[in-house]
Amino acid sequence: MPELPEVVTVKNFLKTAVEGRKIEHVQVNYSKMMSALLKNSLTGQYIHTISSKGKYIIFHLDDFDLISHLRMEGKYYIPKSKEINKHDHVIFYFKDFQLRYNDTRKFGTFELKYKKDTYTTKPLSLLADEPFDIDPNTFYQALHKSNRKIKTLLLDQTIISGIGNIYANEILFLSKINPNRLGNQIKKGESSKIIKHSIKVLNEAIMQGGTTLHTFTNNGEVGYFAQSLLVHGKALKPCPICGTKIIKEKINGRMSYYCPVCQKE
DNA sequence: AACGAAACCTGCGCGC
DNA sequence: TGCGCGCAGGTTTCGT
Repeated sequence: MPELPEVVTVKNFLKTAVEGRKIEHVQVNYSKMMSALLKNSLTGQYIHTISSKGKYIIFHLDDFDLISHLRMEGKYYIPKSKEINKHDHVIFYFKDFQLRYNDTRKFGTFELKYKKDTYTTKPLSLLADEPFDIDPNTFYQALHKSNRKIKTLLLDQTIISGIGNIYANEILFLSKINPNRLGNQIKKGESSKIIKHSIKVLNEAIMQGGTTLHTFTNNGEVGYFAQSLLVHGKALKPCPICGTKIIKEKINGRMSYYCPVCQKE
């Protein structure tokens, strides 16, 4: 599922739903999802605030921080009935309602940290800044010293965080940069363009509640950014700028979509 | 250092 | 109707 806009959408929902609430207890239906030790540590903890960085959601508790990553299909929702749905793997019980974690592919992860370790140990210690607050020079230097493809670099969360496959395709299109170009071929001005368009695309997607392509929902609701996508998933369709057929090509195992004319090599 | 492939899982759409 | 294949918003690990 989610990239930064979807994660922010989920975070905003969680803030209104469970901030200030006390976790009475937690039920785990799929043991690989959350260890018994982790589950037991959550009992009685208050959720003070919820934040996010990149694609991670962080529940700030009394004694710990709970780090949640939704990977491809993780979602949170407040059930309207007691009926357990397929793939409800973790249930957080509050005084008068439940919060469910549902994940079709079971890829999502939970990690519990003592507060002093949250940002100094993996995974968050390795995470680069988001496009909103990344230092442009640091970003340019990271690209400049690499001979990996720019598409691959945008997906590397230790270089810039929050961008996934959909938005990487959109950002490169708006920046008029071919996904196969190497990091060390990217000019300073182009690197600035990437940051500028990243901020623009991510903000617009956040305003529309994220992108729902297959199964992403937030508390059961879809996002509407899919209608704004320019190239992602548009193989053989005309480029919205020049009309050339959009190319679909696998780069480092991920499907890339781009216009061969607007995004020259 | 960097790439491809596989692994972790399930479900959907497609061609036959 | 069923089967096999490829594909999906992510990340880690392993072999080359």
